[in-house]
Amino acid sequence: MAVTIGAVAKAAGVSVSTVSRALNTPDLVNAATRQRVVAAAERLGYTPNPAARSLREGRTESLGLLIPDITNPFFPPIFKAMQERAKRQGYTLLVADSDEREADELETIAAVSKKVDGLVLWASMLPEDRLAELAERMPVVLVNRQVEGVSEVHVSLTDGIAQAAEHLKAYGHQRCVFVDGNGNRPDQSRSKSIRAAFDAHGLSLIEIGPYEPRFETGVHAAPLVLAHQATAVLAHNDLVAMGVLHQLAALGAAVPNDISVVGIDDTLLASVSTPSLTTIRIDPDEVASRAVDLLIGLVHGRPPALPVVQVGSRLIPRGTTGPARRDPRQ
Amino acid sequence: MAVTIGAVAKAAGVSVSTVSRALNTPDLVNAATRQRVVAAAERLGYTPNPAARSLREGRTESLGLLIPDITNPFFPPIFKAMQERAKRQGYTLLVADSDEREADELETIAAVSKKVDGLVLWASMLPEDRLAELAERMPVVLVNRQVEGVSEVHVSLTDGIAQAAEHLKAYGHQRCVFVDGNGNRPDQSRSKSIRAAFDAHGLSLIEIGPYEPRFETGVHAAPLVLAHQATAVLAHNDLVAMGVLHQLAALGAAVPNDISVVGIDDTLLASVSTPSLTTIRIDPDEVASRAVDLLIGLVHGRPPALPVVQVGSRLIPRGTTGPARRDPRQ
DNA sequence: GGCAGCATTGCAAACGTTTCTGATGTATGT
DNA sequence: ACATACATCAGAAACGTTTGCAATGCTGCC
Repeated sequence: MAVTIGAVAKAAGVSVSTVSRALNTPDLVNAATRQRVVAAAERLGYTPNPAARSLREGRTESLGLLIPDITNPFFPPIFKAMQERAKRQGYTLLVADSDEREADELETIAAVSKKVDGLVLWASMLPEDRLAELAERMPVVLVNRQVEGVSEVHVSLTDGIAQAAEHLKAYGHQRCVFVDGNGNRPDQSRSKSIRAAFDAHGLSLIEIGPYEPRFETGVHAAPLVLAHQATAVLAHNDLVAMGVLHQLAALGAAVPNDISVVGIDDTLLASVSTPSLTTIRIDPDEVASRAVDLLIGLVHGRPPALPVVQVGSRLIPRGTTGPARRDPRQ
Repeated sequence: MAVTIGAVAKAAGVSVSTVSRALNTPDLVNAATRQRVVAAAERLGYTPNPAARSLREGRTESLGLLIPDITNPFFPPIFKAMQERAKRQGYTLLVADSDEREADELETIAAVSKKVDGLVLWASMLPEDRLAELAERMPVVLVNRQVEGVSEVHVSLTDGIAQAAEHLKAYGHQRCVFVDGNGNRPDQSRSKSIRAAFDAHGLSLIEIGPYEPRFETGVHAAPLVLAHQATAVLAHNDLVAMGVLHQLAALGAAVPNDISVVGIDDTLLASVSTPSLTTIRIDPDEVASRAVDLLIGLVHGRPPALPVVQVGSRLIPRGTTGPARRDPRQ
């Protein structure tokens, strides 16, 4: 059916091995025959069968990306950047959505792992020992998850949060609420960083939650913010912040005049909201590049220079933050 | 390195062919040996090498999905639903983002086509003849693109648009603006359906554009809406609608009191905006299921019952539509 | 009791590719 | 001129799997 290397060989009047060499290691064949082969391949529209190549080579030229939920607008830019980066290095990216469920994650890894040369696991929910075990069998890069002996890209919110605290402090805010949307996930670093940064700036911080990172969580949090007489809210992410904005409007609280709101992630939501959302940006291109490069390094047997790669963050001040109200209404 | 079928055969004391049969066609082997084989496979953690299987079988058990831009919030739910549907039937889904560029689309198809058994091409920008040619070489399902002789899933906005016209008419609107964000893409059906529906309801319709389907397009359109003395806007999609909302607020026009706004797609944006956006919903699960089932049918050599499968739409009335203002300010 | 038929299993080919091992011819150095 | 080296290519093996074919042993029927 499809045009194989044998057909090209026959068309060019050489053996299959010569065709293979002409295409893969051109220096090893005579210039004239190489041209004949290339011309024949071109004319017949030959493209190598990746299954056969994989079988022989033991490599698939594909990378896997496992994410908790592609519906979270944080991930599409990540996927896009990773795909771009992978393509540039000759790899195809295979994404899989684990739907935030540990069982699905295991199943998906099983289905995908043999089809790729390595895996990027984003915020994996698997237990440590399983991850360690997996990482011994194949190249694995973790993002936002720490396991001894496994390579990792760590996105640090420290800088962005410090800037947010500075920003709110400068605007005269004193009482802030943090809406924790981390649910029951293992990683508690977000909450800790925020506590540290706000303490450092002498801002009083009220933590509520943990809840799930959903729009409704923000809706739920809005009246609590007013009840706590706070003038600023830092939400777990942009989606939660949108819920806060929505319900503050329903409650008649003006943003940013009465309450300032800060999100995290700088997703599409933040730039299209009204008013546009002040948020903490994590550069998707950077984390994607780091993760892909690290993984490809592992695939090629190059151990990482550092066990964990850090990626920073920064505040993007927009329309939902402003001077604190001197006389909170209630 | 990895555990092969040969290792299982040795462990179970049988030949490789028996192992293969015990796992794939259990009826053909003795119950006792089958159990030995299954036990051995389980114990060694055997999973078949998909490359070898593909090579032998000529099938990859994967499907490809090509979309213009995963960053468009319309697509993540589509992807998720397709992945789910494909998984249930034993297929892996390989997504690729063509970045709205025809050149990238070609390149991506070339990179992906040999790794999958069939392709879903969403709103392809390729010329007709290339698509027809591709569809002859492998199973192809088009979405929102029509080419003679190629299977297609067509999402029809007709119902949703009719409901929107009805909705606006009932609220007393008379002059409406449609913001065309179709750019230079071939498919003009959206614009035509809208013209037809609004004419049918006796609503005067002012079309502006075509522009690109971006937030900024909505920002650009907002003052035009006011200048045209319209009381309602139908935007090309939710993203454009968000731009309209944003800029109307900046211009001091209240939504929905002064102007009503309707989006299309019912993406996450619509449900989290303030006020929440009235929009036309296309059920992602339905179109995803239809496309995947159709494609798998083609892969298995089953020709489609109908050349084109229709998927409907409906209006989701929310907070951005209301009674028309009797005395437009300007 | 012999033979047909069936259940069960092993052997070997095949899928398309890469690469190792030689073979052939030509150029080079002495 | 002869041996050596090198450039160039063909042949064949190997990757892991499925499956057609053949071999074996057993059952059951006449």
